[in-house]
Amino acid sequence: MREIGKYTPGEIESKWYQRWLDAKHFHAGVNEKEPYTIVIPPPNVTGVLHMGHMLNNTIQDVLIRRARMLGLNACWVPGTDHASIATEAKVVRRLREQGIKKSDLSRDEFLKHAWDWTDEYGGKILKQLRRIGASCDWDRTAFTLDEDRSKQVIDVFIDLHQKGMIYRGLRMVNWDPVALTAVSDEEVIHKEENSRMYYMSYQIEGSDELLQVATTRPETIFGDSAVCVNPDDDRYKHLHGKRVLVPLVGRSVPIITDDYVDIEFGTGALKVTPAHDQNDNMLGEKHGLEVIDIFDQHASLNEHGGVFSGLDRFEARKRVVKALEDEGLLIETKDLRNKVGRSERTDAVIEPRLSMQWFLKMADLAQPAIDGVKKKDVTLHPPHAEKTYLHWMENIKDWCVSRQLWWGHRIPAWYDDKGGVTVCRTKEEAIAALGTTEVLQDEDVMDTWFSSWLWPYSVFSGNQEEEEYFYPTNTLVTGQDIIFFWVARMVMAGYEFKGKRPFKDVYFTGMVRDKKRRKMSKSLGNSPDPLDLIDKYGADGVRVGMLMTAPAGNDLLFEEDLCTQGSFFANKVWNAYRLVGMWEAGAQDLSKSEELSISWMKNRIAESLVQLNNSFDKFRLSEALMTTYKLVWDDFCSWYLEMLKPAYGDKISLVALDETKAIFNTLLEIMHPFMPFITEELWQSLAVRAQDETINFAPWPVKEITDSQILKDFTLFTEVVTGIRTVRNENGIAPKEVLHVEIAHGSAHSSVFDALIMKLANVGSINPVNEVQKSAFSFVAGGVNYTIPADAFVDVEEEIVKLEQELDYTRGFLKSVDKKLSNERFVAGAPEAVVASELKKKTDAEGKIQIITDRLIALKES
RNA sequence: GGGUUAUUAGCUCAGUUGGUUUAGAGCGCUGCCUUGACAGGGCAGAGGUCACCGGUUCGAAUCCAGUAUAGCCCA
Repeated sequence: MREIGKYTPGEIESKWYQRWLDAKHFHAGVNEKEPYTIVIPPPNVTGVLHMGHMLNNTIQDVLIRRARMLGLNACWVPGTDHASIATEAKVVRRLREQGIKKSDLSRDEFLKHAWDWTDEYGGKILKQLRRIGASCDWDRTAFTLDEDRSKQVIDVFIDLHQKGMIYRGLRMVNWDPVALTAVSDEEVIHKEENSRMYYMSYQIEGSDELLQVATTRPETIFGDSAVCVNPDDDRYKHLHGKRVLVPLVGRSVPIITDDYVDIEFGTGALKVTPAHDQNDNMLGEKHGLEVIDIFDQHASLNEHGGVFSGLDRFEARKRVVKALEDEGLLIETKDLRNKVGRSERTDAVIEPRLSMQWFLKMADLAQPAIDGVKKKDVTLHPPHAEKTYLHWMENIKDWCVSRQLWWGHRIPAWYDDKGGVTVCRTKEEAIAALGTTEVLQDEDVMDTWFSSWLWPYSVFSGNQEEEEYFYPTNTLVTGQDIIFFWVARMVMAGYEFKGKRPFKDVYFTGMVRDKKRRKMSKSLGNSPDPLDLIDKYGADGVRVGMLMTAPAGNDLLFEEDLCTQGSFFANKVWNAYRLVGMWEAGAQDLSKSEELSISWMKNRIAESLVQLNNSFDKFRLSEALMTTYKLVWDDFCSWYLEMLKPAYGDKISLVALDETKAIFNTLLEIMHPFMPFITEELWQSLAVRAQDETINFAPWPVKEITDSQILKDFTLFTEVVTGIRTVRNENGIAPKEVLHVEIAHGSAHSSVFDALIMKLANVGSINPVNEVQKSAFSFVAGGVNYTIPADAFVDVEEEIVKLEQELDYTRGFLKSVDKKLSNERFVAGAPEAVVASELKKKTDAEGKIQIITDRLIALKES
């Protein structure tokens, strides 16, 4: 056993991670062992590590490390995502800082800049992951936009197109006028905001009558092609079939009727702008209305805006309202809270816009993915995530897969000058297919998720042997927020392209929030930098801190104190090692107490392992960690080591020392998935290891409970020790003061643990006596009355009060037990074991009452 | 508006398909402990009518219905 100094996490962490890398411990190739595979949720290639990554990747590492110890061929595939919108936005911003506009660059020039950026900053986040101890197979690092992945993405697009599942269509999309691209429904964040409802007058054509129409978007009047009322609305029945003139524009549009309109909302008359609102578009199609697109790609008014053309939509709103006021057409304005959709990436207000896009039909893809989850071919944890998943899947809409960006996989569609279009891999094929001499490729790229949905198998680069071995993967660990974006789509892709699920289990993590339940984010400034935390508390400490409070699927309220607790735990383990290291072995035989302690500890470990394995199997990681924490801190450090600790100057028996080292060894292995660094350091120090030996591959401990009686007896023993300590504490008797314990002759007390009780509670003797002393403290444990004579300290009156309180409690308890037992239907209806346990409670309580009563009588006599 | 999940000690959460002492843990809190593993520690203790109201049952924190509050997802 090597001597160690103070605990300095930073040193041991960098040392061991480098050695693990050099020895390629984390690389997994195809072999005869059973594989256990996890693919990382690829972070944005230009991103930096945040608390969400910290949580997510710690969990993956715990799972993969335990799998490795279980003897599985553990493979954790790392990689990054090209994140079209986010990355392109960053590149555009950087170019702008250098005075370069994207519009001045050719596509190729722009992509050159983007790749430069990626090469420069890309993968930084993967380096950061090493700091937390992530045991990824770095040789397999993949990127969604690299050559291997790109080929597969293009193949899939073409394949789906050939199957008739990809089509091009004019659809109302969520237009981001800052990023200049359509975004998916999932990328729009709807939030309540303060806005206004404007009440305007529309004149009935051929009459002086005015119709009031309310809207939140007066600037869209240029696109009005009808006013709609509810057919049952009595106020407007006389207007059915008439027409109105749009204010400022003077255009005549029909009044239509549809029960879509809510009579109660606004004035009950709705202006219909089919080009700029999802619902209006639906009405427009139903009633055959004209579609007037009044905005350009920046959401500024185009030529339909008349004198306002060229104005941004919000500026236009102000000017239109002013103009309406000037003409006396604005009746009133009311404040209102309504939901506004904003782009997740740019925060711009989303403008519904008709646009030519590529879509993927989802209905057929969804069915196998629905069945797979229902059959538990794919199991979601926690289980309630299933409902969310199924609800979305069963109401799935077609997926708009094109994005008006350059950074990404360019859509393999080609156009000739006569409106012909073909989907194929190369320009040559396109020319041949279209029978022309010149074609142009589609300018758009695919949605990033269109590459990440292939991730569970695309990471194997089409290598058949590897794919067959590692796919389907075992566990996916990801945030609940991307259940639709990513998880559901991977399940669909897995069944569609591989005919197999992509993974067996999905472990959803919650969101990392601060104490006030706010999501941790850069903009709020409430998120600590995980690397700073690691510098401060050590990676093991931060890992423990994170997982301590992270039940599956629930949000995690993070505070730095948790890392403190984690690092204290590491420090505790470290010092336990130092203690054992200081012990000197003597030539004496194993003592009875040593033997008892060792036997109990081994059985206790076996008992904990049952719980622990169960928690792991159910993905209850914080529960598993807590079991480990208590086993090590409470059972091992607080009980076992204190029981075995030789008195000052004494020696421990050699056998006991060796057994203790073996126990320590086992505990380190149990802790290893949670705390990889400190356990490797201590494990290596504990014994002489072979050159290439590592705790990374130590077999996960398998221990049998050999003596379950000792576990019960031990509980009783702790009750006696605690009882004596409580007497000290409650009565101000110093720990140094030696106490003596008396028990009645013939009581149920077992003397097996006497020596240990004497050691841990500083007791001089435990004697059976014929008559216990009156001037004494007492407590009941295991049906035995323990008395502690202490003339100098005992206040008889106080003792009587305490005993009477306890008597009251016990009588109350007995009463509730008796109530059950006297109920015939309980005795007849409840399982035998339950009745038996109630009967035992009754006997125990009666025994205790007897003891206390006797004691009270004795005290009162004195 | 629709869906979904919650509500248990000061805080964060367990409570495994209704029964294991009239509810547990970690942190925090209170008191005591100054010498060699660790004060980053030790010992002990206090704290909850399990949101509310009904119902089912021999028995409910646990099952059912309703109410209130909160969160998340979707429109």
